[in-house]
Amino acid sequence: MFSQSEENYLKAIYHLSAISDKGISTNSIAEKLETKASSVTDMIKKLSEKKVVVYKKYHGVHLTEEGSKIAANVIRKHRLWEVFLVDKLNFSWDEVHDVAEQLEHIKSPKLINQIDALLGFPTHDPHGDPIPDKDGNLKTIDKSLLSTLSKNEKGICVGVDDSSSEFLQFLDRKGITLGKQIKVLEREDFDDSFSILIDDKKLSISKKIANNLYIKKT
Amino acid sequence: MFSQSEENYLKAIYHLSAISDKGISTNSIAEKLETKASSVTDMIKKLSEKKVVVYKKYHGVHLTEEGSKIAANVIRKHRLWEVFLVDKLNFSWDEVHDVAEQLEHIKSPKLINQIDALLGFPTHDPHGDPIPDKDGNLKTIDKSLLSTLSKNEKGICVGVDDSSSEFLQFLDRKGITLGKQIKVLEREDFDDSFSILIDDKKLSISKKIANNLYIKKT
DNA sequence: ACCTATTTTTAGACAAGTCTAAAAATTATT
DNA sequence: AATAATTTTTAGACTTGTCTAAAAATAGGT
Repeated sequence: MFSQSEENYLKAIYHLSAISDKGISTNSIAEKLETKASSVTDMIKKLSEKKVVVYKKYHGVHLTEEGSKIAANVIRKHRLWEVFLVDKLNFSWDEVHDVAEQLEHIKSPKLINQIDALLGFPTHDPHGDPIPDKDGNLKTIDKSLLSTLSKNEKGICVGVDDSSSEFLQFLDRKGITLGKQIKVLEREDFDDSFSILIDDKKLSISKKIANNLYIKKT
Repeated sequence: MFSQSEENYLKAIYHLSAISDKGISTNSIAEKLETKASSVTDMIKKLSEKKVVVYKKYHGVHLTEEGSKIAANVIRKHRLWEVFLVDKLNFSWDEVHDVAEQLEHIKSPKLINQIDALLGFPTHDPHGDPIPDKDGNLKTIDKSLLSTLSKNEKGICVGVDDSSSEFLQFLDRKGITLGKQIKVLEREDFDDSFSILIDDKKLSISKKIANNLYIKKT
């Protein structure tokens, strides 16, 4: 059995692994969890003894098969709860994260499977992130950051990289939601901003926004 | 903000207060929470500093107004989650307790209010216990233990005192569920057992069962 | 290859919550 | 009212998870 703290570390390492795929550094974990590097070292030792991470001093960690499964399962729960909150309890996509952070640690296989069924076995959470299946597998879809699109390319908005409530509320105000069609009208080289077409309206998008919005090209 | 542990102590004191109404003893709390008296003393000191209990050494504790509200709110959450599990997720009444023990500590007023609404503002949980309202008030209904009924009295089964899964499953096997009509056919004086009529069938009920089943007389 | 800057680990401390064993207070018994 | 039994509290220790400050290892620049 793993404590909430241990689960949070596994989850952090799992997320970091998706980007870098080599040894995950102590500092990067500390930053992600807003804690101190020394605390990370301590926890890593414990997780290593429990065989859920492989640890070589000064060279970072990576998850074992088992660690990866546990992390994926926590993420599965987090994302299913997010869908539940939005679909069944009228939460908006910018309100769900903190509550899901709590709910993801509830231990009851039946509970999460029933939630899954109640929701109709969703494949993605309200931010467009894929939901791992019971075995921890997740199918990634082919998506690109808006910032990587060229002039005249178009696609459908399928996800966000940053899911802070500030960013999500910003998108709401601009009328940008998942599923919307977006076309790049112009890329401005001097500030990397974009001019896009959404709902037949022209919109100016800063570099920062373009770096946090995922598009599935069509 | 109160920790899970603090909430559990407040809940225990709240439940014990319903029976005894004078100072709640250290030992009774320890027994309810399956912990040691020394741990209880420590926690009581902390809760006392936080002004949620009144504590006089060697003379037990009682909840303050605020402590009582916090406890009632935890119980409210526990019971609403139980209803949710049974009504929406196909849990049976003997499966909900342990999961609700976890869910009751989730901190999100919006979450629990939306759950409340989704369930249609239920007044009782699956075991017949009343659900406190948002202000911590709970209306008790007039119910009697089956063991207090006399021959030929009848009523409706409205609750259980012991909600262990063993007892609940036993009731299931006997076909005794909330809402059923029960009539006392006979009281056997030598072993305090009962002969009752339920669903037009005669059933023999031991003293122990009769002491754990609540009936609303009709 | 050496020196410096950065990262990581160690060592020691602390808070929360728990425990055991012993001391103190209360309650019950005669 | 004195003594015995029970309850409660204290004292000290342990675990988990965290921190700060210092030491050790690694990585980078010339």
